[in-house]
Amino acid sequence: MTERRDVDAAKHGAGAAGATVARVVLVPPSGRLGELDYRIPPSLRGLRAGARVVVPLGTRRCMGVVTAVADHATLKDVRLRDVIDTLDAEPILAGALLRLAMWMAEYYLATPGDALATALPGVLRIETEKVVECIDGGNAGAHAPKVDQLDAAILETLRREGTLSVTALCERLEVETDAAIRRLQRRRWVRVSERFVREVAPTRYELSYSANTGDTTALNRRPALRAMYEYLRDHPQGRAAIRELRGSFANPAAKVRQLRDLGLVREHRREVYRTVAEEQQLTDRRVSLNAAQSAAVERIVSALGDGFQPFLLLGVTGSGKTEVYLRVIAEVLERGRNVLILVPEISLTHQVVGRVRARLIGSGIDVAVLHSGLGPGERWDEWRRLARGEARIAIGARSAVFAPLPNLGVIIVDEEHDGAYKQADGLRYHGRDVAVMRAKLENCPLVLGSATASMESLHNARMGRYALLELPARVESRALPDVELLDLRGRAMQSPLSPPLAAAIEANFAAGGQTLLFLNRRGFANALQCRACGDTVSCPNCSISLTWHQRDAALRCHYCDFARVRPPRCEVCGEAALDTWGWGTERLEGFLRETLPGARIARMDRDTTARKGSLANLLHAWNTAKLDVLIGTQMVTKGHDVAGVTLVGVVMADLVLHLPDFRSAEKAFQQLVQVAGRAGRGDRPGRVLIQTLQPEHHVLRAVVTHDFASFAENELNQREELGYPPFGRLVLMRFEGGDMQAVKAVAEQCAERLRHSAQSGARGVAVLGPAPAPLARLRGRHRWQILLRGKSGATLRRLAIDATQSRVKRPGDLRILVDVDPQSLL
DNA sequence: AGCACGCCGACT
DNA sequence: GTCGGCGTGCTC
Repeated sequence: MTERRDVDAAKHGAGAAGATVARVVLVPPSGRLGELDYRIPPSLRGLRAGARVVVPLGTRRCMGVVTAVADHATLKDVRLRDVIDTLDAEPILAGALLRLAMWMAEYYLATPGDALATALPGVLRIETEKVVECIDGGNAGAHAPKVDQLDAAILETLRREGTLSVTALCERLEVETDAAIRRLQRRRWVRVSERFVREVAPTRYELSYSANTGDTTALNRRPALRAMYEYLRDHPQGRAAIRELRGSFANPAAKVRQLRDLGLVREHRREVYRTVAEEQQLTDRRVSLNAAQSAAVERIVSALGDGFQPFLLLGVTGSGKTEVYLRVIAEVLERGRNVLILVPEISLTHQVVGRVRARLIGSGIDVAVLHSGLGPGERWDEWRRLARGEARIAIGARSAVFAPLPNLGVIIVDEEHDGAYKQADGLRYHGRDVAVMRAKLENCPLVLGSATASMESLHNARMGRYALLELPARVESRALPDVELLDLRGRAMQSPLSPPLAAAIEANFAAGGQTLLFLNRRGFANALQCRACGDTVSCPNCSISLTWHQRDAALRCHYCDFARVRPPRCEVCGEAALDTWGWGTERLEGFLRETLPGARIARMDRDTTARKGSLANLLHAWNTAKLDVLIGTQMVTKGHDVAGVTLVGVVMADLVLHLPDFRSAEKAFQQLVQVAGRAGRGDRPGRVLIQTLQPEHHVLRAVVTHDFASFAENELNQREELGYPPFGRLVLMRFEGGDMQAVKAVAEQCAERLRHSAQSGARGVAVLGPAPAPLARLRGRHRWQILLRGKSGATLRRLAIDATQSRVKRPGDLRILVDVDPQSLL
């Protein structure tokens, strides 16, 4: 803990009247500084928790957020500096959001500043830059005996250009000017100060003007002004927008300003929003509910207004979960409360937004969309529409969990199992878990929906912490697709498609159906697998597949530091048939174009959807049946609802079965069920063919029988045996730096310390590693990691804090990052 | 993270 | 003496 001045003696409350002390979190944080206290000057009385402020820190000015205010009367003998200014008349973060950010900081082992920076939209952050100007009217140094050449150039530039930022100056002169500026500052020839850049949110206004009656004699000798005045006076609407004036007058802004100064016109400012691109208009498909849907809606609705209550909505693909959401949403809105909906990724927001908007046509209730694909202006506008209550539904990806909606009635997390909810850099929060905490703080129900629930949520439901709601059948009694496994063992694979799959594709094309082909190509994570018996070489300690490292010709475990040489032949069946597989989507696309001439084929993966709009185009073509075959990676598995898909092919199921990760089976099951669920959503039934070398794998068996329950049973048993989530908790510590030996050494010291404290004070904690990270070198940096596993999350966090704060000497570029509840260990 | 401060060698 | 380089420690 940072040492504090004697301020804790004062009671910090959220709304102490006449408070004179503010507790402020710097955003972004400055080093490991936590919350600092400042005096509230009389001019800023009324400052409340949740408002942004500018505060002095040393010689700098920083932005911060007030987290609490207190009464000065209870303080004695403290010398606090004054808050310089406030940036928000009204707190920008409501109470629950502020508390949510504080919880995040504690839970994810981050600073409050980082948590607040994560929760606030980027545009609200303010950056400062250093600016230089000449003192003494630009004559400074003009008569000094000797002036360095660079100094002279700087003075010359400043004289010519006036005040300049240091970066601009460096660019202009194409040199590093830092030292020179310090020299000039010391001689009192230049002044260095700070100014804010990227001023608060780029709010856009539409300006319009109306005429006042008044004395117009001042216009007698100014015909242009008079013309404009009369134009406004006689205007049918009584006022004209600046845009309109631009059409009729030259330089209208200046003229209108002069008229305003004469008191002859009045300016009207109306804030305008940048509208988020309108979705293609979906028509509302309001359908009657089946019994299971009705029951689910009823249960959720009966919990509305009754405090925190989490539901796990477990519904097979095509079972109408969205319709359940829509009914619940309608009821919540009816009761005057607001709705937050999270989806795993941006491409899915459009679909949900479309459904919700279609349902709300005519109600006058507005939807706001929040995701990282928006520009800063759009994002800010959506934020404000929510904060002001102008939009009552927020829909978005992960970061939308911080949507500033007041008065929340329900939070819905769709596809709650999806790994995309976990932020992969910075503050590694899990959108679903933060949503659960938000619901708790907002005291409202929460619906987690999925066809293939995460083991965590399922476990919570089994323990009675979540209420379980099931939708076991598809809507309109549609059948789940017929799933078959195609055994690749013993087959010579000169083609990526076995004869049955190739034939099925051809037949489906001939019959006018659409075919979806899923191929998850992840080169670096390939397991070494026997082509004869399907066995993969796995780690003796961790019961996961070992990864083949071509470069150092070794098989390695990514959990512990186990390594071995590659066996010459399969250790199960003895065949010399150990192999990795090398078919990717691109190669498959080329192959299909040759073998299926005339078919309209497209590929959807990160390469083909990099350009903005290309994903939307691709999906539109797919939706409107302008494509016969779509080949893709994970991307194609996610909930796009296309009626014409009658065949789904999984080219190599084994690729998702053997990621070196304890969640690989769960992820594989989720992906395969999701992609299979794309088939047969329309009138015609769907068929799914899965190619594999392991047709008896329990994951694949469960996919064939659409049996989530038996998959989950199996998976939970294994997790329990190994102490992995949801039966244990994980914290991953990663060490990164340029010098491999130093990174390794620090990781080892850290592990030593962790083992020591685990033995003395925290029994039941396993310290696994250190081991090189699966991506042992990334962007020129070496990476090692330690995995902590234990029963209690709080204990693991305590150990991790202790280990990171130990004063182990470490080189400057070495960074330690901590991932609480890692979603992936890769 | 910045930024001051202070100690020390190099240059005038 | 003055300048500037870098290590250390503080910021409410």
